Amino acid sequence: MNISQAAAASGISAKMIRHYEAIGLIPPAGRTAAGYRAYTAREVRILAFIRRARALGFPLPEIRALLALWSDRDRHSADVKRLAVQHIEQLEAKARMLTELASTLRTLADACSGDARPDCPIIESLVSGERPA
Amino acid sequence: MNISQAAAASGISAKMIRHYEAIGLIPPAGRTAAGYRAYTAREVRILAFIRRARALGFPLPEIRALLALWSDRDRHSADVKRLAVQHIEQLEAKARMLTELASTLRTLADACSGDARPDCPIIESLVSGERPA
DNA sequence: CTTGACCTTCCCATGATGGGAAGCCCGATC
DNA sequence: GATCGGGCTTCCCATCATGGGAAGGTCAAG
Repeated sequence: MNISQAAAASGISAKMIRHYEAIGLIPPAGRTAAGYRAYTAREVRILAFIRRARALGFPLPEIRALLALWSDRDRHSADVKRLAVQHIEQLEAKARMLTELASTLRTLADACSGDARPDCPIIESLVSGERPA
Repeated sequence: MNISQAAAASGISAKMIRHYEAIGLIPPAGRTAAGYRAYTAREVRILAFIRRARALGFPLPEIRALLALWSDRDRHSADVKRLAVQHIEQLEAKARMLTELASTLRTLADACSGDARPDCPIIESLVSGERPA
């Protein structure tokens, strides 16, 4: 299977497949006589695994660990769970931060008349650092 | 005022002040005879404005627009509000996405025994793409 | 045997930030 | 007035994950 077929089958772009190989996330693919990368169904499964982990928001370093756990027959599910829970906490922390920002800004926007006049609590807050009352 | 003093006064690192100048977010600072950048209180106020906008999660392109609106005496508060509301929606959309990811992953993690056995719904879901029942 | 689609590697860009090197400058101390 | 520590300058590189594009080799169909 050529790289573009592996890309279509796995949902990872050819560009990224090469990149993952370059950074050692996946082992180097076999090559045809002409130097084309050749992929097996097994390798496509690995790529799809990576795609699903990315879709769950795992960064590549953590995916590296997940791949290692996947291929480790003697893994402890506790190790996988710990990784996942840690990641969940990071996702939730980021979400909370964004929600807080949005709510702060929403308060400012609600106080802004949004008409043709120049006076605007949003700008004023950025200028002074104070929240309007 | 030297760049490090402007940095301390504005809360923006000297590194970033130079960067903002390089990308044209702020006009080039004046220079002393020796070539050192010199900052006035006015420029520090601009930098603090940028810092506060960043703290609210505005990306630099939007901050560019906010700076233009700030210095525009004939601005319409509606323009500021539109920018802010658009940004709020982006923040909320991102937050929703992260929350969803966390909740999906939480379901998987809850189903994982987290002990010494290798069986793990998290890994299985990444392998098959199916959520365990 | 040409043509078009594919493959290869290599470089560059994103967005915001930081690290670090090489070299110049300023002020204070001896 | 020489020296030294710290601050300033520019320039390059790194992050994280991804994509764009160029230059050149290869394959398959007409």
